[in-house]
Amino acid sequence: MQSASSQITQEPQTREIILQAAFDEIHTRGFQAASLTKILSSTNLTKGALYHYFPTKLDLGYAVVDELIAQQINTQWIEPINQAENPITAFIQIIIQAGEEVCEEDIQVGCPLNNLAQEMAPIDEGFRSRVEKIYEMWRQGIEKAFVQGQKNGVVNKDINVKSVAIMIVASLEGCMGLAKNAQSKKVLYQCGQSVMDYLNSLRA
Amino acid sequence: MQSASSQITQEPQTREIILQAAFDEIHTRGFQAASLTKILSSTNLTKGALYHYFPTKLDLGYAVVDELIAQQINTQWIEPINQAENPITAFIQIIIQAGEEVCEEDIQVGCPLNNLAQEMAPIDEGFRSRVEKIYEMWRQGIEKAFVQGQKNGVVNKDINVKSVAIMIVASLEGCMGLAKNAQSKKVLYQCGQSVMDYLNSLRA
DNA sequence: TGACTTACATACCGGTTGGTATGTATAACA
DNA sequence: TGTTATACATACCAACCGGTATGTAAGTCA
Repeated sequence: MQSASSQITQEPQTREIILQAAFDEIHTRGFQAASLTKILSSTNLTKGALYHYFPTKLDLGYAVVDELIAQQINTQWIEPINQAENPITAFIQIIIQAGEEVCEEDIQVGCPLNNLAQEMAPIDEGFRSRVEKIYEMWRQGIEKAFVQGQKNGVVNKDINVKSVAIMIVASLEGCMGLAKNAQSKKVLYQCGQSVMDYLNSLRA
Repeated sequence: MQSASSQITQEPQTREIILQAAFDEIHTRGFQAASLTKILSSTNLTKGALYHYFPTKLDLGYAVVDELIAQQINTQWIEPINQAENPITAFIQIIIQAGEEVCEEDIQVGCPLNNLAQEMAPIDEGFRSRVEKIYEMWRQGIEKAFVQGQKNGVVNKDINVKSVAIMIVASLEGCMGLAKNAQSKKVLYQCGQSVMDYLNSLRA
């Protein structure tokens, strides 16, 4: 029991500390510019620990996408609308809540998924396919919720659900991207308002 | 006359060759990962030539934004709608034409402006402000055209022109970003269709 | 014609990178 | 208790980076 609890609290922590530190560094600097030395210096660990858990820098980056970013998107953007009765109302609720919780630093570093997509898609197939898997999950989550919404009579039946799902993700990522470069909450809110207007236009 | 023509054809060419090669490398690899050695190896020039025209790598990157990217955005996206009678019709025309002209490689590398925005905004103010200047020019071009469209009675007078201008740019960049990671013309077209639907919803 | 500037080429430098080889303390196990 | 595996730390390496110092051929000009 004691050895089990010490294992649970000690063994996986090191790996997760490295993973989280890598996420932070990659989030602000990008994967290619992220320095393993800097990642480790933000922890109390060394390269021995890193290469014990991850064979290469690339594998560390892949783990960040598979384990951290995928879960983040799922928790914040997909689960809430799949459980809701009206996906449009739920989506708008998520956007409003995200707008309330966002801080200046969040705006500056932008969406970690979009960052990696734009940086790595043309130069590494491993990153691209992993990011694409998350985008597909996201779009399919929206499609599923909107089809159900059409059945429930709350979503316009004339819309092309596939195109609309892509458009919603695109406009969200586009908004965050513009706000990131503008470093402006105002830009984020103005754009978010138009996204919500667009969502409202899809009601039955 | 002869010396003037040789100056025109020879002197500025070297600088522009470097600039164009830098644009290509930065476009696919990103600024930070772009190697000066690789940029030069794609030309027949050396570091002596590069550092004769550009004091640092950063200045080379700034010149790419100021001289190449700004003009590109202006020519393709801003001028056509400012000259048009109906900005919505003109905008849709641009999107259709861009869709016809785009090749697989264009999709893979994405929009150079968005690429630099997402990569450099959090880590270099010089890039961020230069990119922001272009985005502001773009948004103001759309605003101006849409206000004129409202006066002409072809654009809905109830819309918030500022928010809509941001949303249009955001959804376009978002579309290209998604298509880039999906490496899919189909995704680009599906999303583009929703953008055009959105534009049509703004008519008077 | 001689002095000076421009427009590059060549060779090199210190610093940083991802990665590795080796060492070691601790825990698990036979 | 001795052996082995785990979980790291330390020290080091070749490769590559942006940048610079120096050299040189060609033009400009007095």
